[in-house]
Amino acid sequence: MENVTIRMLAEKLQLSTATISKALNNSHEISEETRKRVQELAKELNYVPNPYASSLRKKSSKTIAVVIPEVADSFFAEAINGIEAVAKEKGYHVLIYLTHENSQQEQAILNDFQSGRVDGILISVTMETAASEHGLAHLSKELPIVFFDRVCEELPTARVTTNDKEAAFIATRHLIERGCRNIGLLAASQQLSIIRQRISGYEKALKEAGLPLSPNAVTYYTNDTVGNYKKVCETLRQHRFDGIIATTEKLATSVYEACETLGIRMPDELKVVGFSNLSTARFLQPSLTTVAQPAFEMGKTAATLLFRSLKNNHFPLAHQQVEIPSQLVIRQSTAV
Amino acid sequence: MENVTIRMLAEKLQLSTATISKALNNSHEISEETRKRVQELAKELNYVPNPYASSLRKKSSKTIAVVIPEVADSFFAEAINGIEAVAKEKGYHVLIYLTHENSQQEQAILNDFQSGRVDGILISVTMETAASEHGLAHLSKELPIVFFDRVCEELPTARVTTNDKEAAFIATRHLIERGCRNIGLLAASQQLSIIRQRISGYEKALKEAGLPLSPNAVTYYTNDTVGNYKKVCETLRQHRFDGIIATTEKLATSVYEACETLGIRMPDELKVVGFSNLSTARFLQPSLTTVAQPAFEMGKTAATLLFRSLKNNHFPLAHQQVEIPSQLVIRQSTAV
DNA sequence: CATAGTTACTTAATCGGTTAAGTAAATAAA
DNA sequence: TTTATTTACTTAACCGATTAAGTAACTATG
Repeated sequence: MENVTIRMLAEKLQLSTATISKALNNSHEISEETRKRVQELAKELNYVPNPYASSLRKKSSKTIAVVIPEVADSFFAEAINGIEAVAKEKGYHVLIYLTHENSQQEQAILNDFQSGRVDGILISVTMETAASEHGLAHLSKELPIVFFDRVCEELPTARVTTNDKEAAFIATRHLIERGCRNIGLLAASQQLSIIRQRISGYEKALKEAGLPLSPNAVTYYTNDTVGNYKKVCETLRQHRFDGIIATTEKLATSVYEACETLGIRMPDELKVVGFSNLSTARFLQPSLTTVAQPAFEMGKTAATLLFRSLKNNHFPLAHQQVEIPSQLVIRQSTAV
Repeated sequence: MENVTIRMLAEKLQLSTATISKALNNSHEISEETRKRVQELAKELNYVPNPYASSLRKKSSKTIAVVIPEVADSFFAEAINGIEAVAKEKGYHVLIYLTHENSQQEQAILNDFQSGRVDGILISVTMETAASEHGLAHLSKELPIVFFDRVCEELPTARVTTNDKEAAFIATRHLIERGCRNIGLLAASQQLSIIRQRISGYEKALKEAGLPLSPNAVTYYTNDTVGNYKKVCETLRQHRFDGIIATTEKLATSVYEACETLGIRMPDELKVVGFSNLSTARFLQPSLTTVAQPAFEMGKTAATLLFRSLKNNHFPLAHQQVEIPSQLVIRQSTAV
């Protein structure tokens, strides 16, 4: 069975393809009667317009790209959820690209977008991404781009983040209030601005409490899960921290694993706060005090900004810097 | 700056667009020298072919669709991971569609694929989906479709599942071995064949052990998280089970929540096995005995089958019924 | 009544590639 | 030497929609 095309409808109704197209798009040039006839036949034959034909002609694809490091992370999964909700509402399609924290892969993906494959981009960059080396700057002149969570601060375009600095500040202060005096921070990457923000909030809290900032209290991690785990073990063994801020979900999990291995008792010997959206945080042993990021909301907001810019070319994307607050959810991992 | 097109390359090199196209596609009709010149200029100008133009002409989009109920579920997130790995390798693009367990939304999404938007479909159907009412049967004649996990057994096309019946059998037997005599099963939906399989494995284990199959030991749930939680509470209160099989990740989590609320002690009063890919299962309180499904592998396998069929039209998709075994990971939630 | 405007269409160009068919020149075969 | 074949291109049609420009019939305006 051939696909139903506009031409087939035109032949059946003895009209031109132009008329069919206009009738389907509710053009005022077409009489009420003809429009009805066309739309009824279209429905009857289950006509679905060829998206590639219309994208080619209209130079718009009704498709956006979501570029993220991974999916198997509650934050990104929830963010996709939020993005998809808005996209569906606006009749847009969502292409997903995973960078696996590799900035070269990211680069290759972004390069493909030169082609006009997508109308806009939502991106959370890799841990390796340095804005300078990046084609992002160039691409952002051609296409609307909205950063969410892992942003490039250098680029003048929309950003949706959470209050990373303040959240880390509050989390650190919470640990201090719970008696911690030697607090370590597990940082995902030096490159990421959100991590730098979190570190800065952490440092501010230490300073305010008059606590020293010991030289190796902040440790950095990569994309290598096994390596990270080993490094967490090493860090915990060497430093004898009484408090830990884990800046990613995976690092928080690694702390549980490391404590099990090293026989460190949470929360008695070590209190932990994790930046995490794990739905199971409250059922962990001990339940995990989290900085719960508004992942769904962030995805939704980022998508909304993007669509606003797609609808209105003059929408000042570059001036959109939305910050949605996280919430510290206190549980047993920081109990006294 | 205008997008670089094949025509621009043609003008710069004083060649026809046909030559450019062939040179870029390494056609043997083009001399080595010309091909090099073309490819070098293309690289220099960062030419990226317009995917919509070539899709329109070639009637193939190098794009596949992944249709799933949700992303914020470890199983689906990992499955996407596996799918994406294969798609990236093959140079395909991945469109993600969420049905939110709503078969009408699913239907609408599938209907769109009549247009040739995608070359193939990977789908895990909603809890509501009944194969009969479904356009899937019709669509599967036009496009290669591979089911993964939540399959429609009625349709003659490829299916990738795990050994649901056997896994449930083993899980149930495990509970019996651990002393359970009154085991309940929390089922996601009557419609889903994988759930029917799991129920059947569960019943088989009961039968083999000579245990009665009490009438309301199997309870059914919907998409309503809050409603489900209430129903789990109700079920646990009424039946005084000593063992539970939770057939989805969310239901497993609900059991933890319900136990907390009702003051039921796991594993002493209630032993629990969950079908789940939660990375945190081992850190839960108590750690959760799981039927760990090979989510990544299933995604990868499903995608591989799809691409095989895309490459070779004669590949007998309908005869591909792959089963990848799950593993029972025994933890504290079923300890004696 | 002549002209302008509106209505409801059609014709044809276009988007940017791909590809069947055509061609001129060079090379090989008869 | 003539014909056939190969090489390396070009021309033009095509994919299926959208849309600028054109047109015939009818209506309104001065």
